[in-house]
Amino acid sequence: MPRGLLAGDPVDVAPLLLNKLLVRDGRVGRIVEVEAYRGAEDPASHAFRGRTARNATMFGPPGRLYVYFTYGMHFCANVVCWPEGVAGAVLLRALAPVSGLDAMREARTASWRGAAPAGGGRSAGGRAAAGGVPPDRVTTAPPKALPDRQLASGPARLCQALGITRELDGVDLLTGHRGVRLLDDGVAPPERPGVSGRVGLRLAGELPWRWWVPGDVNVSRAKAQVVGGR
DNA sequence: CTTTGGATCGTCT
DNA sequence: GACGATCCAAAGG
Repeated sequence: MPRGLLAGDPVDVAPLLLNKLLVRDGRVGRIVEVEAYRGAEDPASHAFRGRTARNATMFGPPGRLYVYFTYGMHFCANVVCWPEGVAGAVLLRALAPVSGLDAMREARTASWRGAAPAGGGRSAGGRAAAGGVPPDRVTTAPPKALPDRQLASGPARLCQALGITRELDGVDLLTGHRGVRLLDDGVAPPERPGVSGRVGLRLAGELPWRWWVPGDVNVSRAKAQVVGGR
């Protein structure tokens, strides 16, 4: 993974990251879905309105990991692009698990055991105990183990599976510090990746800046997959 | 199968 | 004070 490659426009870099490996300690996943965010030129980018404490990493050198926290409970991971001083990034949206599947599953299901029944709060859905549910209900494992295809098939899921939190914001993905690394094992990106608009955006969602590996079962939101052209 | 609503809190207005 | 680059389960067809 030459750093110079990552210094380019996120729209150019993003599809090139398909089929690269993301490594976190013993856990390895192959990148199968990405989105580009073009900083100051992109209304949907966290950096559109300039530098803040939260998005500072996006303004740093390329090849670093930008991690943000959202929806009060989820983390998402990006590869920083463009030269230092210019904000831009590629959001990693899905991985195909390669190794360390047990650790990924454990990380993804730990909240079932960890979730203590909240005192007064009631909840209709989710894993918190609803009123009247016995305590042992939340201390047991989920009814079924998560299928492999759901371990890292989403931007927040992959962070949970690999244990990526805001503590890892800013680490260099090319040197492997803190156990996080981007690796090229020789598998080329798809010649003809799937392309669509980005997911979950209020602004600029129609721009075709989402790419995935065609046919991969780990890609999120399969229904949104529409390959342009022929 | 699709749709809907709740969870939950850091960040910026 | 409002709102997410989301996920999950329950409800509805």
